[in-house]
Amino acid sequence: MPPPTSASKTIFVANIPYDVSEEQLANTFSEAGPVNNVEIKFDPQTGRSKGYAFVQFYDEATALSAVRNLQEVPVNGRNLRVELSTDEPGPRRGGRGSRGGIPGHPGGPVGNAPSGGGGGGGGGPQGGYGRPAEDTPPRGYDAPPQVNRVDLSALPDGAPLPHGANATDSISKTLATVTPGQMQDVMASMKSLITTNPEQARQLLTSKPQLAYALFQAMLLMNIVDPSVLQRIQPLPATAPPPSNYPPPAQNAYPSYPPASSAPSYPPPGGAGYGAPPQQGGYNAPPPPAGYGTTSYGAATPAPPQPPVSGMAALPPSAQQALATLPEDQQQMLLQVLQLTPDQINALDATQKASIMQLRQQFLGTAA
DNA sequence: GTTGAGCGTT
Repeated sequence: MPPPTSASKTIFVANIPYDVSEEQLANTFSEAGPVNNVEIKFDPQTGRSKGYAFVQFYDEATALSAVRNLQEVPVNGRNLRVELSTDEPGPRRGGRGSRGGIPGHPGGPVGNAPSGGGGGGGGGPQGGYGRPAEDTPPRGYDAPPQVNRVDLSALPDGAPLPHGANATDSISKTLATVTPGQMQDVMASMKSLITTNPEQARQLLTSKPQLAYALFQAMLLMNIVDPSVLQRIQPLPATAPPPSNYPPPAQNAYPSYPPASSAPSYPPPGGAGYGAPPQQGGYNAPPPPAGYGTTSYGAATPAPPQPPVSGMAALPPSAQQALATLPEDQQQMLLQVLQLTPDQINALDATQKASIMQLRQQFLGTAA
């Protein structure tokens, strides 16, 4: 590796017409050499281009060359003004020993996606040419990608279910046999895969919906996500019916909350979307079950000694059996949930209600 | 019209 030069690989481009896209700029400037990243700056209020941009190359020489050669090139009728960039955007990227005091945070890709504001004529500038800044230009096909590749083909599609069992049920039970430590490991691996290789992570999750389901449920258990998140993924039918008798690799065997729609689903249609703020406060909601908070999760602190479970006997034998296979802290939690009175349940918001109903359905065989 | 943000710290 050559010593990192802290000189600017980035040029400042001004006088850009409002309707020019980052792709167009990248295309223009690739005449000087491979372009690493282009960021047109937008006014977050209006969504309109501010008329200037930063174009990053892979090396300083190319940047200089661009400044020399692409000065005043006309783009959509205006002449660009091109200079080496002076100021850098804070603790963003590789300024080794240069200004910004703070060492780089693990910040993700530079997201610039001002939502589709002004309809500048013909193909708005939005869309993001940007990709995570890398240090080396793209090579030919023989260059191995610098991401974690995982062999997905090694994974089984799924195991057959016992007769009479349904998928969600089995997933929950399987999950219950996983120790908190294991669960944390899996979460960490998944997070790593997602950050280093999002595309493959997506493939994995869509091809193994049972995994997606299990991970989500695990996140609920670990209090990593709030149940209200479900609302934002897909509204859950009021009486979540545990679907399907088969493991889910096939499309129609999806468990209930991974969206079963065939179209890629994105955030729910706007409009009323913001009208339903997550009811985190839950004034009359019971406190979250202890033992699975992120702070204590998997740590050396075992669940604080709690009074012996008294309500166990109130459950049907089948439920007792199922509970008996669980670690103690989970038993406590489930018991709390299963023993909520109808009044208490009614006090919850719709999503929480739905989750609890589902748990009850699984363990008690009845939602009410 | 001309130099870059901000849901957050292993």
